[in-house]
Amino acid sequence: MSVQTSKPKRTRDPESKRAALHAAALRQFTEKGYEHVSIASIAKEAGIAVGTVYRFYENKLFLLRAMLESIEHDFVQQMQEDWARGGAYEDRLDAVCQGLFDIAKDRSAYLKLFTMTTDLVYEDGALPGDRIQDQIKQMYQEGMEQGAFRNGDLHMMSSMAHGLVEGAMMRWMRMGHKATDIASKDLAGVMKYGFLTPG
Amino acid sequence: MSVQTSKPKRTRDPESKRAALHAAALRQFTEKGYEHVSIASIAKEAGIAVGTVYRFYENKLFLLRAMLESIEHDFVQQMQEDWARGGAYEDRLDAVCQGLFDIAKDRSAYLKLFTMTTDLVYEDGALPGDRIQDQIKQMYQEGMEQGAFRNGDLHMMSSMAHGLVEGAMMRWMRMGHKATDIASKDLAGVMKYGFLTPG
Amino acid sequence: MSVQTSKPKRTRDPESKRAALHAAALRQFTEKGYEHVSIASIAKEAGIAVGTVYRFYENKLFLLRAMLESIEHDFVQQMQEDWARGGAYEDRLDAVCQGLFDIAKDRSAYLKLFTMTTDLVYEDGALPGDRIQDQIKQMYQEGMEQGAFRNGDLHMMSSMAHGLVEGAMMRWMRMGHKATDIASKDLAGVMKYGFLTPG
Amino acid sequence: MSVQTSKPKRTRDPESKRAALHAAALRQFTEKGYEHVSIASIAKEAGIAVGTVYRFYENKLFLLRAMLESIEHDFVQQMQEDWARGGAYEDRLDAVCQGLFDIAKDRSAYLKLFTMTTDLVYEDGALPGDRIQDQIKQMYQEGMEQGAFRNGDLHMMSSMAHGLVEGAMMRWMRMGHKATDIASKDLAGVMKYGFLTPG
DNA sequence: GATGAATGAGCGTTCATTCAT
DNA sequence: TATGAATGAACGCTCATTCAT
Repeated sequence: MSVQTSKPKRTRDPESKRAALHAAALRQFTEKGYEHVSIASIAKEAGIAVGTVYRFYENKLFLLRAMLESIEHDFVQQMQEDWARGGAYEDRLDAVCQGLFDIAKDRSAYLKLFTMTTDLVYEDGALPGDRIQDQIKQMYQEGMEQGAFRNGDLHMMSSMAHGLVEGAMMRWMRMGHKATDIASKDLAGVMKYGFLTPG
Repeated sequence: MSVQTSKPKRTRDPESKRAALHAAALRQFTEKGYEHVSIASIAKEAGIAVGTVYRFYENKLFLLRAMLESIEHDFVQQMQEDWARGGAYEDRLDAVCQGLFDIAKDRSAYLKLFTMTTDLVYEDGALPGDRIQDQIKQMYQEGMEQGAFRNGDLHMMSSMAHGLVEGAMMRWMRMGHKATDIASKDLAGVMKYGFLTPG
Repeated sequence: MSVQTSKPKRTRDPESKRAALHAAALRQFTEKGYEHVSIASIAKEAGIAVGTVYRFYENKLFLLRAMLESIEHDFVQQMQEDWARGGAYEDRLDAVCQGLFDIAKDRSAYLKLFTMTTDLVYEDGALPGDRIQDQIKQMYQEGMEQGAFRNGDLHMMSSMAHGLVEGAMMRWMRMGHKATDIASKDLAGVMKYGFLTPG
Repeated sequence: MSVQTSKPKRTRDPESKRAALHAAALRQFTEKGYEHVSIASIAKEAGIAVGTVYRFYENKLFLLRAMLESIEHDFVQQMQEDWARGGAYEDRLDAVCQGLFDIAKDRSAYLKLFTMTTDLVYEDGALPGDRIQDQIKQMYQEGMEQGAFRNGDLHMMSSMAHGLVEGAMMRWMRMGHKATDIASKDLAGVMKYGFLTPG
């Protein structure tokens, strides 16, 4: 007697489901913290069933990892690209800092999650941040070999450089993601004075 | 309406209990992470009853807070003392960095816990690290007013300085708490180049 | 970050589970009192897992409420039906008293629970028994307007009538649920003398 | 150097301590319900130590019992006195009802507790209210033997009479303990119609 | 006698994971 | 493939009771 229309089923294809899953998990992880978010609650917000989450990720930790690796990968890739363009090391630092904040802006929620997460997470035992620091280390090594970067223990120098980046990003986040350009310049400035050899 | 019974009755002095509690909590928190440690397990290792934990701390979070505040307080106090001795800013930076690593060495397990904990914890809404950064901010401001520190947004500069310290300490911990003096010098070196005005 | 495992997997239809849950809860609540019954113990007797209880009821109190509301609802409905049949008020009282004891007999375990429970329970702040008393109040009001019931403060009269019913039922329960007809007649007798206008 | 005065120690003699204990227990039991009040909380309000509570009462249940027995005893004693004065049964009912509400008014907090408590409590297995009902039973029996009270099963009649009293008192309490005289008259009125033989 | 720190069984509730449908 | 009901171990926390002081 009435016309039956199929209920609109959102998120039919797997990739849209995965996207919804990521969006929901990201929102809840950053708001409440990983441990205080349940799979059921994520699934509900994503509009999928609990069991379906386990089609995408082996368990809750793998879901977190996927998100952290995603942002960390973007940071590393961006640094590589910016660094690879070559030019004066001073300019490279400008470019790299700029690139980092571009990613930060694009993916600020992921960045938030990233800074909230310090427990051991990756399968190889690496901690979040290690990939970024490794990239910094490679660049520092190259720069040091060229005489452009100050000498010192490579690990310590790159760890401090990494800390400097984190400090700048923490501040930028607390400012409400405003003035990305200025933050980038500030970071690059201290980087140059602190790590480049004068002249 | 149910009748309950109890059994033995250890009695040591409260401070030795509190110390045992801290030691057990510290060990387990740093090893497994706050969320994965149960009060029962801490109490067991400390040789006290579960209920006794709650005589010392209102709840599990307060126990964590006490430990974090303790180390953070020590860092801040040490910085104040070293800074207050006066002298050239360059020398002050040396002293402060040295002092920080002295605390780090004395209390390396607490430091580990400190770096593992990023969730919001204090009652006033402050995050772990905020008190340290505030102290850095005060010192930076003074130095900037005296023309000894580079100009820039006070918040951003102190946040980056804070990051630099954290980076150095993370590296030092990964090195197995070795070469405290060298680490301190490395940190002070980058600090001077990065934040002090030349001349 | 902990991995959990589960074991067997019973599967019966939800309604048989709910019935088993009610039966177990009813038995234990009446035997030991609400506060002295644990969810674990109910679940065990009902042959379901602890967590499954929480699929049916939000928490322990909601489980109790469901049982109390169920019996209270039956009492009220029965009274409404019997009263609505009309006829002489004397006959209506007979019918209502008879109906109440019919319910009491059918659901004597629930009645027991009902009489054991006096703390505030319903979401709207009502106490168990309030719905029954409200129904009595409505009937009394109608009867008083028709000149069939003695005048007096409506609230007080219906509260006393309610007490009378409770008194009769308490006695009937203590007698072992025997002689339902006689108990009903006794109650109706006192009701008539006490509340109906003579002639 | 300073003058030492002994801290004012309140509640020195045992009876004032017991009184403070009763007052605190009464207040908390009626406000939160027996099960939701802790001995520690009562002791604190009473200004005594937890252990001291156990000097007065063997356990928490005995404390509750003492309070219930106290009010129940007063009710029973008052009824006996009023009934023993003799006179017409109609007048005796007036006197008894009046006496009951006098007690209720004097000890309304205890009455509240009394009506909140239905679990089995006394050592002999009696329930709260049983002593009152027994007294009613005795009076009813005497009245029935004298032909003044309606015939019927003694237990049932006295249980209903008891219920009537409870109903009236519940209403009176909900009214805020106002109009004690009127409540008493209302109760006596229904009592007479319902239980006395006419003429 | 009075104290209150200490005890630990016991509670209500959560939630990662599984698997029958 | 997707679902979500079911599981039960595990948790943080409470509190009646005891007993050394």
